[in-house]
Amino acid sequence: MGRPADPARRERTLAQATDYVLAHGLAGLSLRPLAAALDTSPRMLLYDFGSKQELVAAVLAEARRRGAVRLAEHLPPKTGSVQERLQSIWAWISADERAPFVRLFFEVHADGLVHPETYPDRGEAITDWFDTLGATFRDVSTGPDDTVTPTLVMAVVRGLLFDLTATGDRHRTDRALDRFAELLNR
Amino acid sequence: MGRPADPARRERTLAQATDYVLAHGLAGLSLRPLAAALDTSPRMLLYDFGSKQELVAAVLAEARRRGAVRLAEHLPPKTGSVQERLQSIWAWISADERAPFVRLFFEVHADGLVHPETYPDRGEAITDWFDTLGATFRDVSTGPDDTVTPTLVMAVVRGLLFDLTATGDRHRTDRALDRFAELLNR
DNA sequence: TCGTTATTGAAACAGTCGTACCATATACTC
DNA sequence: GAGTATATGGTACGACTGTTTCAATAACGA
Repeated sequence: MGRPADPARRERTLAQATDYVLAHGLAGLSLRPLAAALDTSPRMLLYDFGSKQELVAAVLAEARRRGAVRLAEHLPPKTGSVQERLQSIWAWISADERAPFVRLFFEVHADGLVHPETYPDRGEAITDWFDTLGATFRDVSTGPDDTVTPTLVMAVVRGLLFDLTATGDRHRTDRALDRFAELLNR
Repeated sequence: MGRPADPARRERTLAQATDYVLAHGLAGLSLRPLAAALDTSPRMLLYDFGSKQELVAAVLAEARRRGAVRLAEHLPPKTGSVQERLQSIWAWISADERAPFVRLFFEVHADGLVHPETYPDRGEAITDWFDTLGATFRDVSTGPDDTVTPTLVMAVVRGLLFDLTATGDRHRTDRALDRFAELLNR
């Protein structure tokens, strides 16, 4: 008895908050501007999430969930040469539409380096992708549980993403990926 | 006439402030704790640097200067195979002693993604290294002004650094670099 | 000693931050 | 209607932020 709880509100707020963080970044996040943009109040944010830290944790989990879904949706092209698959992944992840996600990705990593205690899973977001990518590049792996190849592939992708986001030089980074694809194939 | 200026004080403070930022990170930097650790006052920091933003800019310039010097000191091994040179660079940059510098590196990059206006040079710190590294890997380059090879090499190094700092898995990242060295040599 | 310039301390200002407190409103069962 | 649990608004607290203001001190040349 009493007024029924409305769990949908928290979910709706979480979705909007994730949009906001993807758009504005994590570093300067503040409850009052966030609440204003979401047409709610700091009071309600704390009511639903308990504290800012828990809100941020929920937002990051949601962002990672979204990223995983989008990646899974896109990955399918298992046919084709190694180059084609690599270029396909690069084209997708480096597209402008993914920029907010990539930005948050780097921001979280940097924050984790300064405050490791906040992220008890020690880079789970990194190794997460290995299962998916390991399957995609199985034919250039040395074995079914080869972790080195996906590590290298992801390093190239992240390293070039780093370069691209810092310099904006798409031509040079695209060509560097092509070069890597060549090397992998021989 | 009048009391003579003491430019050495600013330099001394800058050096100490750089140490402090390398140790504590850039994100949560605050004048009062910084001043306390440096045995000075916020008043003097602003007196010497004008504003916090200018102080940070000076610290970042100093940090980059230090990094460039250390890199130049280390690079010499131009002899030896491509693998040896690559592994030498990786061993040096991924060593624990470089961790504070690497951390600041990632932190600045992330901050630059959120506040591009603060960094008008659009990733000059990135392309900086190309001249040096381009010379080091000239024999695997396609030409004297080949930018693709150094781009790829640095991408692998940064990408693996990202992985290593996030997961702490040195064995896997070391082996991934070896694999890349193999690929590069064939 | 006096004038001048550099340096420094203490305090305050105006703002933002996360959060807690208190009241009130809303929606339901009985 | 009463009773009850959820959902809000408003407000204020205490701690922080970068920066400014005002006054005092220190080191020099004359």
